[in-house]
Amino acid sequence: MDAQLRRGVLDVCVLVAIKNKDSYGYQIIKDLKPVLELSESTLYTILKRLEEGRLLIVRSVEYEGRLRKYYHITHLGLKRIEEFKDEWKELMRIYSFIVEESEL
Amino acid sequence: MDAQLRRGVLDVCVLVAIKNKDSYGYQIIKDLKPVLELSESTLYTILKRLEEGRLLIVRSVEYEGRLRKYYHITHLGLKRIEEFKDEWKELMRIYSFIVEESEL
DNA sequence: CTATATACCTCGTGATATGATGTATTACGA
DNA sequence: TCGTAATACATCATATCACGAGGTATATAG
Repeated sequence: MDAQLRRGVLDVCVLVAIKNKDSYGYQIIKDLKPVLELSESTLYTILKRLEEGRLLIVRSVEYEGRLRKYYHITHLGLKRIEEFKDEWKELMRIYSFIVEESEL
Repeated sequence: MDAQLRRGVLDVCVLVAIKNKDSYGYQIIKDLKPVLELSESTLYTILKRLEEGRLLIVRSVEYEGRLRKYYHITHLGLKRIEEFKDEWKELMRIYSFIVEESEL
């Protein structure tokens, strides 16, 4: 898929991946794989940005000798998901324009 | 609207704007205004990129003492529009995921 | 003992949209 | 006629971003 198109949904996909249960980097990648493949470097960049924007908070947990950083969505993160749905409506308008105009 | 989401449709909107009749920068902005606002600097950047990618070709015309650069879509440009429609299907799958997961 | 899976991280790069700014001409109202 | 808005192009600097490459470390299975 086009790189630009991807960018618009990456953040929200990650937020959705942790919405119903706290999760950690490696797990998020596995969970999202069927719907969206993303590399570790991409994910950790996104997680950091979301953390800085207070869309999620982090909690470090020791698990079988390995470090795990669990991410928990905040109300700001939830708000972002809802905003995305509104923005999608606007995007649908643009998409309709594209389809209608391109099929004249 | 979110900047990232915009990016995914900018190029294609410009292509659609010139698909049925050759057009020039200033006119494209006016034509797209109802569906998508974009500044001159943004548009000219896009036009340049599309030209470099051979998605459109340019023809300069003198009109009432002012220069006008008319843009004409190529078969590559038309192909891009069709590709976009396919990518949109994939994006819809992702959107469905977001909506379903976020409403659990 | 070696390879794979798990789990994190950083750095550099290339691509991108946008505001600010600049150059010219034409049209029009005060 | 003076100034301002509209027309029409362009460039530059900046900030943001996704991603590949590469790095560290442990547990486990073969």
